[in-house]
Formats: sequence, structure tokens, C-alpha cells
Amino acid sequence: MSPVNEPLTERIKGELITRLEAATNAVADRLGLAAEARPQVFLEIPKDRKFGDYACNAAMLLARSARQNPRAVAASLLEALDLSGTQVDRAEIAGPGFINLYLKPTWVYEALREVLKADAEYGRSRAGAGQRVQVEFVSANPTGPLVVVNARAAALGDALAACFKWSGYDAQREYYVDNMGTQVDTLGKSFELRLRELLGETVEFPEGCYPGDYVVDLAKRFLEERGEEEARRLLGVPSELARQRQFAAYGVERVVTWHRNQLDRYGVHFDEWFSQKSLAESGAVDRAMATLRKHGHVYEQDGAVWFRTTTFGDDKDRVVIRSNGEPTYFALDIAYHLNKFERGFQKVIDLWGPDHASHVTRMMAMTQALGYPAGSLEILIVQWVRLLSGGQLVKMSKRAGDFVTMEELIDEVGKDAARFFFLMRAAESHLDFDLDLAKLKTADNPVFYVQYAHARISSLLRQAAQEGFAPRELPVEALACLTDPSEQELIRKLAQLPEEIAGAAAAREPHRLTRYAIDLATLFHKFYDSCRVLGAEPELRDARLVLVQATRIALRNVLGLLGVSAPERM
RNA sequence: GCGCCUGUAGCUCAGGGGAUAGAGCAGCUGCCUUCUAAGCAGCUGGCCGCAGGUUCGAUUCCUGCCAGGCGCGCCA
Repeated sequence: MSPVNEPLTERIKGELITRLEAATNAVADRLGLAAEARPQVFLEIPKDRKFGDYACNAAMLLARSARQNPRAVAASLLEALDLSGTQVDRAEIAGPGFINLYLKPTWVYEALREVLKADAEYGRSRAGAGQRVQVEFVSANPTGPLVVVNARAAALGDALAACFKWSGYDAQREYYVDNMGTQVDTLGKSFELRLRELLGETVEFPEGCYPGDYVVDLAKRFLEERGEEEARRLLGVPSELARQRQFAAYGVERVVTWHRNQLDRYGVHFDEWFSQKSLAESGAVDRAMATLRKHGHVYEQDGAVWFRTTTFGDDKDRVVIRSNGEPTYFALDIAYHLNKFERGFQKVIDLWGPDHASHVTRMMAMTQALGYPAGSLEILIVQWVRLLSGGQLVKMSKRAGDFVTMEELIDEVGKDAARFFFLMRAAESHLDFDLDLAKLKTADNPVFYVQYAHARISSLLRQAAQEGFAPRELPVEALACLTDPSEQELIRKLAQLPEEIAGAAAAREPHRLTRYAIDLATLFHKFYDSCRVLGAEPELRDARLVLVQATRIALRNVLGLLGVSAPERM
């Protein structure tokens, strides 16, 4: 990865925070405040421009600790504040005790120049300092089609990993292939029964087997590839389990490939497809159990081995080795996460469905028991999706076999709309997905609203090129004619992209970026409406072309990060 | 019963210890001789679930309650 310069906004903010910390400490000394009573200094961008470019509430926090009048504390803080050599034009006390900082008007033009200079890299920052992070997501059972929740998790996990990468983390996308256990055996059994049906046998298809058509397709394909003779030979294997597992092995591989193709089509690509089976076969479970035992966290009871998770706040202990000697899913998960930590990830993030939410406590117990710092593992719960069509709930019942698959969703609304819609909501929010709205190719659809801004820009720049004009790097003085409020607002928004991305990574909230994209599109449309580019005076025209180009860069980069295309024409 | 998630405009959802609570849709009203009207401007619409507590300040944090969702297996 090419070295990324620290973005201008981060440099300005960092410098101001340093100055404010010094002043805060000086005031805190005078007030006799202990180190713990001193507030963390941070800057926020006020909602209203009249409150400056940055606002700081440190004085109000100091006032609380010292039980003093906030505005008076703000006055002493301002007095102690050395702003020489910074970008600050003036600082004011306002409202209940905010310190509002107003930057020199030229800073926005420098910010604008940076966008063009960084181009495809614009938005990157170094906040993560190369820390190794792993995001594991989707990890669906390879026993059936990917469904709508998987699509939501895929959009979220992929965008989150992208946020990390853009913020200077070394991020890896991982998919855990659950290719063993009872569900896989069930697939093998269902497969075998369908195969027998295809060969003319009359079979009873029991409850608990997978009824979906995809199992029939698997069996058909197996017959085509391996031939009837081979099929009959395998069906003749006497041991039921051994028989099923041959088919399961074939089926799982097919289904995993199918999933991978679906995800490729959705634009989600994993760095690692980690096989549960190979983990188990490597002896990792035994090693993990030995580690737990060494630290005295396990005991035997009723012929099973238990992990004393209650030590770490769980409401009951959990079985890790069943009385039949087989490890539980939890034991495999312990081995798997130990393996993740051993691979050197400082931060491991799992995206899970709400059906596993209750397992979070035991996973945290595991992290502690294995001696890894709290926070090494984070589990984000991705809530269910309800589909609405014509104002009605679309029924999704796995038993009835009528669940809506990820494939059907993408066919229905397209990859861009699906990903954008999923990313408009926080992961933990229960989501109603309006299929009708997502399908609309009109203004009502926020995806198209944002994409339209990009297409509009592309069209404008094409027109400009025809007339012989193109955006080119201009000095600050040449950009200083961009004084219209719509231009100012747009530039400020552009300048915020790196910190928006870093903030989304830090909070694990990629959905902030769809909001950003919508806001950016809005500001561009307003600018477009109030300022003409072509036909303006040459100097103004050239400066505006820079602004248009910068907007295009920011839109393209943020949409790319979200996995949504940025069309040139619509 | 216990645990987790959610409760903000008619609908779907953002936001968040502070300065007038936001967006989209839905409903009304304007704006295309000119770079894409898939756009812009304006209006209407809110006991931020309820009740306490902490605080100079709570819609935001804490507790209780109510409502909805999801879990609670030596399945995954």
C-alpha cells in the first residue's frame, strides 16, 4: 500500500487538540484538579456554521469537575490557549460555555487541493497505524442457499473491512466454512434420498431433512458428473453415516462454491475461506482444551467436559466435550478463535446473527480464559431483515422452503440497491427492507439519488471536455473565488471524508457513510442548482471544475468503499 | 421466568450529555430558452414509549415499567 499522507483536517484537528489539552491542563492545575478529573479534549463539527468550524466543550467538562461557572472556566481556558501558528482565525465563547473555533477562510481551498492530489486515495487516513484486524462475516452453513440476512451481513462486513483498510488498518476478510457437524450430515442424508429418488426409488422424505430444490439439483449434477454406476456403488456402502458423508462432502463443496459465486456477484471477496474441518483435523481443539485445562477452567461431570464460563459472568457453565467424546460447536469456536489470535490479529471482529447473540458471553469468557486482553474479540450482532412488498410482509419460512434467498434479492433489486439499503441502517437495528422502493429507478430511491449526482457530474465533465475545458490543479488563490454558500458547504463536506471513514471504522458503523454519501449528493445538487459551471467567467469556471472533479472523486471513493457502483450515465 | 436487541414525524429510519431534534417516503405549493427536473426551493407534520434518578443541562447516561423482536440444547 502506498504511504498515505495524513489528511489536512486530521492535521488541523490534531494540532488544535494538542493546544487545547495544554490549555486545559493549565486551567486544571490552577483549579487544583487531579488527573482523573481532567476531561478528554475533543472537537466536534457544529451543526450550525455560525458556531465555527470546530467546537470544544472542555470548559463545560472542567466546570463540572471544579464546580465552577462554565462560561468563567471557558474564559480562563481561552486565556490560556495559545493558537499562534495554527489555522485558527478566531476563538469565541458561546452558549453554555463552548469554545468555538473559526478557521482562516483559506483552509477550505487547501482541503480542496488535497482531494485532487489524493484522487483515488482520497479519504484514506492513518488512524489505524497498521494494526491487524480481522473481520469474519457471513460464514453461512454450507447446507442451503444464502438468504437475505446473509446479504445484509455481507454488505456490512465488507464495508466495515473497507473502512478499516481506508483508515490505515491491516484488515482481513474471513469466511468460516462450517463444513462438519450434524447439519452437514443432514445435507448428506437429504442428498442421498434425492439421489435414490432420481434413480427411481420411492423414498419417504422425513421431517428434518432439507426440502429445498437445490438438493435435487445437487443430486442431478452428481449423476451427470459421476454417472449412475458410481452413484449406485456409493449408495451400496453399508454404513449409513459413511454413506451420507460421501455425499455430504460433495454437496458441501458444491454449496460453498455456489456461495462464493453469489458473493462474488455481490462484489464481496474474502481473503480467507477458513475450513472448520481442517481446523478440527489439525488437532487444534485438543490444544485449545489443553490450554483451558492448564489454567484450571475445565472440569468433568456426567461424562462430559465443561468450561467454567461462570467465572467470567456467564449464567451457567458450558459443555465443550460431549459425553460421546465429540467436541461441541463451542469447543470448535474456542479453537478457531485461539487460532485467529495466534495468527497475530490484534482485533478480531465477528458478525453474527441474533440467534447466536446469547453466545457472546461465553465467547468473551473464552477470550479472557485464554489470556487475551478484553476487547481483542468483538462480536457485532446483525439483526434480522423483514422484507416488505406492496406494504405486506414477505413470508420467509425455511421449513416451507419459501425463504427469500440472497440470489432472488439481487435479481429483484440489484446489487447496488441491496448493498446501499443494508448499509443505511445500523447493524443492530431491525430492518424493514422495502422491495418496492429499492426497485424504483426514480428519485424516491436514495441509491439513485446518490448515483444520479455522480452521473450528473460525469455528464457535466464530458460536456466541459467537449468545449475544451478540464479540471486541473489550481493554487489556493485561484480557488478563492469559490465563495458561494453552496460552494463553501460542499467543500467542507468533501474535507470531512477521511474523518468520516475513520469514525465509521472506530465505531464499527459503516452506515455512517451512506448518510455521508446522501449528504454529499444533496450539497452537490444544491451547488449545481445555484451555480453554473460552464458559461461562468473563465477563472470561476476553472475553479468550479475543480470543485466538481473533487466531488466526483469523493463520491466515487465512498461508493466504491460501500460496494456500490458510480455510473457515468443514467 | 432469565438474557440480548429495538421503541424518535403518518411510514421506514438517522442522530445524540449541551446551543432551534434530522433525512427519505407520503401530503400540499412553486422553479426547466441555459452543464442530466432521477434535480432545487418552500409548507405541513415530533410529550424522542411511560415513570423516576444523576447533572448547571437528559431525547441521549442509570433504574423500574410497558410494547415488539430474538435467544435460552452434551444442535449449529
